[in-house]
Amino acid sequence: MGKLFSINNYNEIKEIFHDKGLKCTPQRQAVLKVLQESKGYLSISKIHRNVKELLPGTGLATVYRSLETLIELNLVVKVHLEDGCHSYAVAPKGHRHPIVCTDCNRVIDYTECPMEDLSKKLTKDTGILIQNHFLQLFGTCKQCQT
Amino acid sequence: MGKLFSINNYNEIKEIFHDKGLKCTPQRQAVLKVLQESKGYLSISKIHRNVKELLPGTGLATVYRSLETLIELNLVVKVHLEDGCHSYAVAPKGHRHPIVCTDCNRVIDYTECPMEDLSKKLTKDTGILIQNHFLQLFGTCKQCQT
DNA sequence: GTTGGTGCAAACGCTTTGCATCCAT
DNA sequence: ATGGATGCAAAGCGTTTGCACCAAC
Repeated sequence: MGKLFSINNYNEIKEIFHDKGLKCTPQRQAVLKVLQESKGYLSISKIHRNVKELLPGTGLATVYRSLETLIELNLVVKVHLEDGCHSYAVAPKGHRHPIVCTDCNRVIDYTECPMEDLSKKLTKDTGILIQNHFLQLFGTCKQCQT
Repeated sequence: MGKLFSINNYNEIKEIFHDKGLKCTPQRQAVLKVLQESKGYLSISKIHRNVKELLPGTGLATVYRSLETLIELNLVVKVHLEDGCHSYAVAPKGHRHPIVCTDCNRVIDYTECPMEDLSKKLTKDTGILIQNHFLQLFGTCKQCQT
């Protein structure tokens, strides 16, 4: 099947798949497209619902498997929300931190990482070699601050 | 049943329960004691295993319900680990951030919060009113840096 | 004695897996 | 043509719930 969806950088994406010996299937394209068109992070069920609009027969298991693949290819990121549920979004360029609006559930990415400075300070203070961090911010976005 | 376990601040804890009309049961005490004696965050199954050593008949459902209660009383905190699983620890005094050693799984609490300064800056930059944040650090502790 | 808590087992929801079929390569 | 990907349904797993009994108050 050909270029079903007008996903961003179609040829580039196709190559990312092929470089790893993976197939660029319509289902994977659809999952990626749904995330590309979303303003924020989406839950599995929302992704599945939206994917089915593009590709009616798509099964839930395929959505799970596609997301796993897309994460492996660094095209998609997964976040842990406060209640322990997961959501997904297209991987941002570079290192960013999502700010989740607790009212409308939109996500704004914050590009400045306070950890860059902090990591060094922390290693000096505690002796712990900081390898990774998970920072998630929750707040109320402009529109929701009626 | 009386003071079964030598949990820290037994009378204080008992009062916290009673103030909310909750009972200070041996099971709840056991869950709290297990967490108090742990150096780091524990998974549900580890907590259950340890609790059963103190109180053999304890059911898994009770561990879940006890943790829920203890969180509600701010005696215990829940963290989301990288793989989406949950772990629990006694609530630290004040505002702290846990640093999880990816080798030995111990947790060191970091008392300085970089968010205090950042929140203001962020609100000014983006207009988003930061209400809450979740920061978790991963690294290698001194002992594991062989 | 009353009321909330417990233990057990069943139910639940999200996620993963097995397998036959399909299709991107 | 061939091996990876899909769809379906079943299994798996962590968590929650219903209910009869129990124990803290």
